[in-house]
Amino acid sequence: MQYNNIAMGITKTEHFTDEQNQLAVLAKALGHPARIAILEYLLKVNTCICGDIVSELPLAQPTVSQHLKELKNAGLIKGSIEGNSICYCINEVGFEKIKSFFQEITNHLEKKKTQCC
Amino acid sequence: MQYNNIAMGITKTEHFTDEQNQLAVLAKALGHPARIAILEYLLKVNTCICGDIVSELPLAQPTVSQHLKELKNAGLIKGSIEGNSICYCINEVGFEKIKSFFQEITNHLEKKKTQCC
DNA sequence: AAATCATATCGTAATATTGCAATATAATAA
DNA sequence: TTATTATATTGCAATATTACGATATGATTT
Repeated sequence: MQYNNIAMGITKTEHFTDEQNQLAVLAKALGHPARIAILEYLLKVNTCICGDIVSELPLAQPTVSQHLKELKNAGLIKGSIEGNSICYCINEVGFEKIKSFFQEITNHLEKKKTQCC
Repeated sequence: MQYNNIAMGITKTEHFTDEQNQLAVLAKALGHPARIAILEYLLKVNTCICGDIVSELPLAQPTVSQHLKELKNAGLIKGSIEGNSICYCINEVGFEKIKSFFQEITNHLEKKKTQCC
């Protein structure tokens, strides 16, 4: 079978709205247990350095570093240089976006209590 | 380089809690613009069949079918047979789980207003 | 029964993600 | 200056995801 004119495996982001794509990026960043664990840890300790997370999680340092990068790119955490280490913490901006999406859904669902399937 | 004893590319779910894994599954299901679009459409029309979504989205029928399957597996939508078509709608159970996760985060963040980075 | 309609599944190609060893970088300490 | 410490980047292997044509399945209609 040939798919010469179709880029397989690539998400067709251009067909969706910016908001849909943004939400998907945020959700995708949350779509890994290690990243959920990192966020939960950050919520608990408020602030920490990468090394703390490496000792907390059963993953190698490069792997943790990569997950941190993805969370940062998605806008879910922030990092600032502090001496020779980097201080990470939750970025409230990203969470506000997701939260408002779920708020809308919840509002919608509460309005129509009509059972469907 | 050799990684004979390491399953590369595979998420190490066994090292995380059930709750962390469950949340990740839900978030991952939301991590694609097409699936966001499907959910938004379902919220708008309350109930619809697969064919409606195929005409709505710029994706082929098997692709939509696959996305619907993932949303269903994650517990975000429900489907019930209705004649020779299938009626899909939002599954509130899944959304409740995600919503409570974000509620917890929001509560946490509001308590400690200490600036970190 | 045969045709039609709606959806799912299979097979496959292409890209993305996950994970870690090795290495690079950059700041601090000796 | 030379360790040492902390994090990021590179490179690569393995698995996962995305997308769709072809086809199967299963109900409805003719």
